[in-house]
Amino acid sequence: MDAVKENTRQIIIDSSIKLFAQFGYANVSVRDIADAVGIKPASLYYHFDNKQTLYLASIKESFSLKASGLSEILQSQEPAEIRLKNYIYKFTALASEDEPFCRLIQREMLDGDEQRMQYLAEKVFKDQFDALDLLVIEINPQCDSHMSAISILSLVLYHLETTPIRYFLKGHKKQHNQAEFIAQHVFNLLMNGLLKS
Amino acid sequence: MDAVKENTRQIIIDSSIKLFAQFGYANVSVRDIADAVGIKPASLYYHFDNKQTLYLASIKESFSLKASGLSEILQSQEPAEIRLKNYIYKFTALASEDEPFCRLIQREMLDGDEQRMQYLAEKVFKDQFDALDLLVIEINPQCDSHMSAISILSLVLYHLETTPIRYFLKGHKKQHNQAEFIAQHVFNLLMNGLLKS
DNA sequence: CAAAATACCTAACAACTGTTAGTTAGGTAA
DNA sequence: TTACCTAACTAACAGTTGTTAGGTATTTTG
Repeated sequence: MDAVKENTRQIIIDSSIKLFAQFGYANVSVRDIADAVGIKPASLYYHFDNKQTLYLASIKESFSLKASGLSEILQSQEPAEIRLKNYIYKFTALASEDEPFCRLIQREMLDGDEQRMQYLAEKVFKDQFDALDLLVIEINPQCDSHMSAISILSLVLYHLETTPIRYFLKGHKKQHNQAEFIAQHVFNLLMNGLLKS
Repeated sequence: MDAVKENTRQIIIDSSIKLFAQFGYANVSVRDIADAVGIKPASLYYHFDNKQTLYLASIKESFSLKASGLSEILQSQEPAEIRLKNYIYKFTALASEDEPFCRLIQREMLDGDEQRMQYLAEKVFKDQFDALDLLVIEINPQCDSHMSAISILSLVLYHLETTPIRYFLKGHKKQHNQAEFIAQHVFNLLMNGLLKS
């Protein structure tokens, strides 16, 4: 039955996403994935040509699921600053909910070759980045929108990525790990800089 | 002679830093390192107990070299905002010059266990982070200094880390990869937010 | 019902992994 | 000369890796 085929294939991909995100490509063996799925290693090769192909299918799957609700926010009829605020809150929430996705992106940044970077940029980030770029221009036509857009993303993502180490750094509080708190801080910083709070 | 011993050991560590930073722990074999050094794999075990130990020695070495000139800047007699500006420019320059260092930190963020996070936080980042925290408080006593300090670091590091992908994103220019340009953007954002430029 | 396709299996392969045992050449101290 | 230390070596180990060939139930199709 097709449902069964699709089902197993999907379970393999879902398991792979989690494993690759957690441990990285080289640290996950074909046997690990097979164990997680509950089949034998050789059976994976019925569904995928090889490990590399399975990995690429996994990141494509993981990345294609994103970028859903965010475009609406960026293109709504609200004033620019409200749209930015909504975007930051929503993006922070989405990113904090999907740790495997964030980790996969980090890993791709480190280990992805030029071709994969291009894929990521054009197929995953393009629409969102372009819309964010336009929004930044709307807020301040004078600024370097490319740099500003990167800055916005960096603020959100880095606070999330540094969660495990911030715990050991001065002044850490529990609330610093909450998505809403991070979003609030980032939006305030973008609006006022460091000087007001 | 001691000089010879220290020399080989140092060459091993230097080679390891580059390889581990570039490819990651699991993707670098003991034979790769030996080849890079110009000795046989077994000879590595005269200088280090095992691969893990060599890796730890490499990151300690790489991390201990930093944090030199930065403390002076943070503790100088200049006004707070000037100190922040100087710090951002210097930090951006240092980070952009030492790519292996940046990559090792990224990898540790992803794969380091709690113990290594603690080591990183307390032995590598502590002094700098605390000083930066104090500087932020000086600039604005009202703000959440922990979050703000992370934000400052995130802005600098993320612009550097995203270099390979920003190339494919809208509005990219060559100058966006230059340390001084990044520092200027970050400092301006921190002072004025997005609104002024 | 027979044939074919599906989705799994067992068993094994060659290559590579970290690591160890044992050896050797050269320098140093008694 | 003898004994020891240093810093490298050769050769091999046991385990893991990605992958393949060939077999086997179950389901679908002609």
